[in-house]
Amino acid sequence: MHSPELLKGTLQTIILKLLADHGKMYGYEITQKVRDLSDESLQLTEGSLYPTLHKLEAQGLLKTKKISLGKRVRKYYFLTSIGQNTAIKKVEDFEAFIKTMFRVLQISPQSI
Amino acid sequence: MHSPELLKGTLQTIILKLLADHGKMYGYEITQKVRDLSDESLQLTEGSLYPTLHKLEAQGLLKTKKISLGKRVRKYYFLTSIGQNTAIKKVEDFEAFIKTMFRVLQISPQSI
DNA sequence: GCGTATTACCTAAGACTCCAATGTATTGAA
DNA sequence: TTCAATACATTGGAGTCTTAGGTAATACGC
Repeated sequence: MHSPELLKGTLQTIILKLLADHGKMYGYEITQKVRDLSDESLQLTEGSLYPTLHKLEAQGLLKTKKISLGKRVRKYYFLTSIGQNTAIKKVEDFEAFIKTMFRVLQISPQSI
Repeated sequence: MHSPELLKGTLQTIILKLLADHGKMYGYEITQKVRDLSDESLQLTEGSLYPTLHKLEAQGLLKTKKISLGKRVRKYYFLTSIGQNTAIKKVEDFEAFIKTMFRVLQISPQSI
């Protein structure tokens, strides 16, 4: 587990990129995907996931669609076209930020 | 300028690493160093710097020494031995976090 | 000698983001 | 049938940073 405070600020980027890569996903699926891709070192809890999803929806970056599976209703989230552009932009911002941080912290990019 | 929210969680790491690399520094000097190293894309404001410095001091990671320059008193901050270990550890944590994020965001390390 | 920019210290109030805890309900496996 | 996993979500609060403000010395151009 990483120091959790580093995750701050990257949540929206992670969610948008996952949706960009995988099309529509439901909340629980997103938490599991992050868990798997990060080898369990990133823990995306529901308490932070759902408020963020709702916020992104309010901003028009994603939409939802409810699918019935027997009695259970599953809620899928997927990007709008604005959301797709934003996903790309956020990832680029993140990369630029990393480059800057490497310079400030004197980390050689080869080391990662 | 990067989206400021990415900076969250990295402040302590930046300060500790700068002090580890440059020995003793005073507050204003730290803000300028960050500004220079980041080509002005990271803005470390005093409102976040000083509270963080004081917090690190309270945790025993750094100590201070006042130097008189005429009428002006300059306050230098420098790492304790615990602080030096912590600086190394924080940078390692950051590197590990980046590796994880690259996997989650499907970013190739070569791209940076 | 005067005004302004820069150097240099710092605090306080609040915004914002995230996390822990909690709640509900369905499904599947033992 | 009971427990773990799946699946949705909210709420209260902790923590972190930003905005804005405050003080004062020094350097520089005019």
